[in-house]
Formats: sequence, structure tokens, C-alpha cells
Amino acid sequence: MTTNKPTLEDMSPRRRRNRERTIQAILDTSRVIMRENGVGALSMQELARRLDMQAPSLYNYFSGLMDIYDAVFRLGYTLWGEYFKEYIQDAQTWQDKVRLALEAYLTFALSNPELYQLCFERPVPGFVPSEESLQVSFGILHDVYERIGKLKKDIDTDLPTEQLADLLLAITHGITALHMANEPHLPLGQGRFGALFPAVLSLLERAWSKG
Amino acid sequence: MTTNKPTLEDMSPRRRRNRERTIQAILDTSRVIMRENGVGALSMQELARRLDMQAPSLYNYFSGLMDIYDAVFRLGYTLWGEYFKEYIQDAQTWQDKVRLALEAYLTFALSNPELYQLCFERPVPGFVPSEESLQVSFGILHDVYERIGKLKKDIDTDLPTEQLADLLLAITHGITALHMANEPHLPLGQGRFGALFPAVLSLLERAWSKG
DNA sequence: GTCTATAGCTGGATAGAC
DNA sequence: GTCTATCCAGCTATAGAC
Repeated sequence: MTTNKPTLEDMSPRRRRNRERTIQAILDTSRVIMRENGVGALSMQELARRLDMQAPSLYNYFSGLMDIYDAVFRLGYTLWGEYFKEYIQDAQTWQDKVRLALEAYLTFALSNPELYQLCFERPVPGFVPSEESLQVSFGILHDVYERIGKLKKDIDTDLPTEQLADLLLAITHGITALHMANEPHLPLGQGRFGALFPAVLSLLERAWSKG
Repeated sequence: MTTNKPTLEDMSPRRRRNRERTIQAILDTSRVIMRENGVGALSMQELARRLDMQAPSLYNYFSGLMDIYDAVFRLGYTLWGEYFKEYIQDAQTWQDKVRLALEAYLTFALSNPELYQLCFERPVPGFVPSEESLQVSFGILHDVYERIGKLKKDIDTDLPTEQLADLLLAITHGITALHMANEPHLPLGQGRFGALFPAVLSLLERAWSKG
């Protein structure tokens, strides 16, 4: 991730702190650019302009543009994993769990459209996540999947666990993708797709309620 | 769409035919480039290279790159409308209609990934469809929606017609988007998402079957 | 309608001075 | 760690000869 030519740990705490501040600023500004002009609009020059630096200076922190994309990608998955865990933690019934999982996905996308695009739609020309970042994303997705899979025992279905999770993911992703494409300015609960959650829940309840 | 400086109809049939042939070749080659390297990879130079022309010559047929995107966009919706109509024409039961509509969306995306990306995901930086093209797309989408809305009378639901159509669209889009993102090489019926149709159908049947 | 030539821009990335 | 200077590449688009 970071260019660590002067090795890693022989920096004074002061220098280390400054360095991390700069890296943070680069990542923050990257997200702003992507949010404003689309994920594909990130460039070293635009970044330098906004940070009041010269483009070559950025290479002291990242090895290149794709390295920055990679760091934002990893950040996106990390934040998504934390967000999801926190969001559904209080769910009791399976209906609550499904509803909160749906809500979590959409609200995360609404709050972090640039992360959503980069991590879950990935329309950036030359960018391929590094092996390391892919491992991070797999771990987090696996975690999310396990939580979803667990509610199988509470519902009346003969679907295999994986298909159940994939199906819920597809519904969630479909609603979110269409909402973000058509009415990204509207909050949860509003708009053609943002208002669909009750309909989904009633559909699932009719199909899956036990007894 | 086309640059019609020498007016429109005072061409000999011969010249007219040649001109249309060239336009067709440009559109075909555009689709090949987009398919091979992503929708964002289309450029006048790459187009000229493959067509054995020089880039400036292309401006005799289109007013610029965005004009070509626009023409492909319009073509995509036209083909999708025809494809959908043909695909579901023999459906009898509402289950058949839903199943065929799902299948149509996915198989169209599989056969024409570049049109799917451009028309239904639209990740091209500076491209905004022209007003004329938007009208075409709205008309076709409206048509598709009407057909879907009609099956409300056959199913047991108290959803408004629009929500019913939106919900089915979201499910369809979700499965297709995830299939195209993860396993675009696998045909209908295979892969994590491509194999979900029976699960969807059984879900809907349990929720919506009358009596 | 086709070409050559070219303007003008944006971008990634490196070399090397300080 | 920052900068200036620079290279090289790709692109859109136009002017103007043929």
C-alpha cells in the first residue's frame, strides 16, 4: 500500500504521525473526488490540485493511482463490514434481520456512494484489487454471508443455505442498484425503489413464515 | 445522430446504401470494442484503427464520440424491446410470464453485455443520452412495464401495480447484475446467481398463488 | 469523403535538484 | 519529503489539401 522505502518503523513518532495524517488526507480527498465526479474521475493531478501539492509528491505515499484505488477499496470493505455488524446487531426475529440487512446495504450505499460504486459495482477501467485487498473483501463478505445464512433455521424453506443467502443478496442489491441509479438523492423509504422494503418483507413473510 | 451536412435525401440510392453500410460498420465495431475492453474503452482512434480509416473520417458519420455512444444506446433499447416482446410472447400462466421475463433480462445481458452495461448500468464518464434517445428508452421501458403490470390480476397480492412491477424488476436486475459481475461466462441456469431462478419462482409462487 | 497535419488537452510517471 | 522539469502516451477535434 504505502511506499515504504525508508523502511517501516524507524520513524520518529512525530514523523510517523504526520505521514499518517497525509495518507488519511489523500484517501479522504480521493473519496471526495470520486463522489463528486464518479469513481473513474480520480487522478493524481486532480488529487494534487486539491491537496495543494504537486503530483510527484503523492508518489511518496502511494506507488501510483491504482495503489490509491486499492487502498480506498480496502477501506470500503472494512467500513462496510463494521457498518453491517453494527446495524443488524439488535435484530431479534428473522424478519427484523432481513429488514435491517436490506436497510444496511441501501443506507451504506447512500452515505458512501463512492465506496459502493468502487466495491460493489467496480466500473473502473484498469483497476484490479490486489490479492491482499481481495482477501480482506472475501473475509468480510464471508462474515456477512454467515450471518445471513444463520436465519435459515427460523424460516420455512427448503432452499440450501447458500441459495438463500444469494437470493437475499440479489434482492438487496437489485433494489439498491436501481435506487442509486435512479434516485440517489432520496433517503431510505422514499422513491420507487427505496420504498419497496415493506413490499419485500411482506412477500418474504408470506412465503417463509412458519406454521 | 448522423452528420447530415449534405442534407438528407438528395443522395443517390447507391451513395445512400454505402453510407448506411459504413454507419452500420461503425456501430458494429463500437460494440466489439466495448465488449472486449469495457464500455469506457470506446474511442475514435481505436475505432478508426479497426475500421482501417483515419479518425477524422468518422466525423463524416457522427458528430463525435458521444454521438456514437448515443446511437449504440438507442440501438440497445430498440433491440431489448424487440427481444423482450419476442421472448415472452408464448407465456400463458403468470408463473411462465415471470420466469420468461427473468430469463429474457439475463440472456439479453449475456448475449449483449456491452448493450446491457451501456443501457442498464451506464458507467460511462461524460455520456448523457440525448433527449431523443431518452424518449426511445422511456417508450420501451413503459411497454415492458405495462406487460409486467398486467399479470397483477392473476396473482394474490395487494401491492399497487407499480410496486409489483418495480419489485420484479429489482429482483431481475439484482440477479442479472450479480451474475454479470461474478460469472458472466456462465450461461443461464449455471453459477451462483444464474441458477437462482427456480428459487425465485418457488418463492413467488408460495407468496402469490391464488386459492 | 478521404486523407495529413496539427492544435490542445489531460493524464501517469520518472529524474534529479534542493 | 518536496519541488521543477520533462517524457511519453492517449485522446477529441478541426483545418485544409486532394
